[in-house]
Amino acid sequence: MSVRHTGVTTDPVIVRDDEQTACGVREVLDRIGDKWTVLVINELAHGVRRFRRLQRDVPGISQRMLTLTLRRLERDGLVVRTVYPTVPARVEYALTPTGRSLTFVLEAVADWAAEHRHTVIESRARWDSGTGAPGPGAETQGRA
Amino acid sequence: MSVRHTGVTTDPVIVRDDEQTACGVREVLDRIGDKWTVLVINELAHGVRRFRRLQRDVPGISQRMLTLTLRRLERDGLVVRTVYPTVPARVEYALTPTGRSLTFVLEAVADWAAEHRHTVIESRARWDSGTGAPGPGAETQGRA
DNA sequence: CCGCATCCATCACGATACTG
DNA sequence: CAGTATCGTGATGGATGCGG
Repeated sequence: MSVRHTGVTTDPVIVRDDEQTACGVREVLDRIGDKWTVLVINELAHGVRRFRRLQRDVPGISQRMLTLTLRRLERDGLVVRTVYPTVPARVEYALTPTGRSLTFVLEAVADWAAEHRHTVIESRARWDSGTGAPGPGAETQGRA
Repeated sequence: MSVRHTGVTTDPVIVRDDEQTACGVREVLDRIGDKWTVLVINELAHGVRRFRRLQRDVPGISQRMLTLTLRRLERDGLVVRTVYPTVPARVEYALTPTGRSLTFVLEAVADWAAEHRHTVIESRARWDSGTGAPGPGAETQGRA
């Protein structure tokens, strides 16, 4: 942990370890910031899934990327892989407790997205339209 | 918002919008999941910063990447850019309210990282050492 | 001091083909 | 069904040099 807030819910400030904090965040983001990881985790949050099922339910993912994503998740202990030695091999994937704990973080991200998506899209539109004049809550507080 | 938990603090399950949720998360991750964004945001969480100062305090970032990162953040309305028309131009960057709200999310990520880093590293070591026998809490619950 | 433009290395990702 | 192997490509980011 590194980002600490002042206590009031307005102005978050880091109290220590500028680099430590950011480092931990960066590590996590390097894992879940790729194109497919969160989609797979999200799907596995529904319950145990087999390979084909995952590929069907995560639209657009290739066999290769699904395999790579699952292997990385397994390596990090976020997913368990269970192989049943039946005739056509059958493999099931499930989140570990650690993996499930990540979904809470993803929920936080999802909530932020839901709350600010509109604002961000607006800002982007202003920016793209021209040298957009900043909207409310984003004034330059120029002193000089 | 899309990831919903069951109420008990053990087994998070998505209740609706499999794709909607993941979509919002993916969008955010595409913005902050890059190499420098969170580091810059983290630095700006300390207060207003000038360009050179940022480059010094975010070790390893190039002028190009700092510029690109700041422009993207400004475009999304997470950062305000204030130019003072002095002789050698002086530019200051600061987080907007929206940008500051993001630090709370980053805090959640940082907390998760702090809590699970050790577990993940262990799991990774086991995986890399060989066909690692899964540790506690990660047993295969084979049925067949 | 601030920042853009260009060139170049790397890599994530996609498509395809083949195996157990 | 559940992968592995190989190849090609677009995006990301680092280094460098120039301009306001």
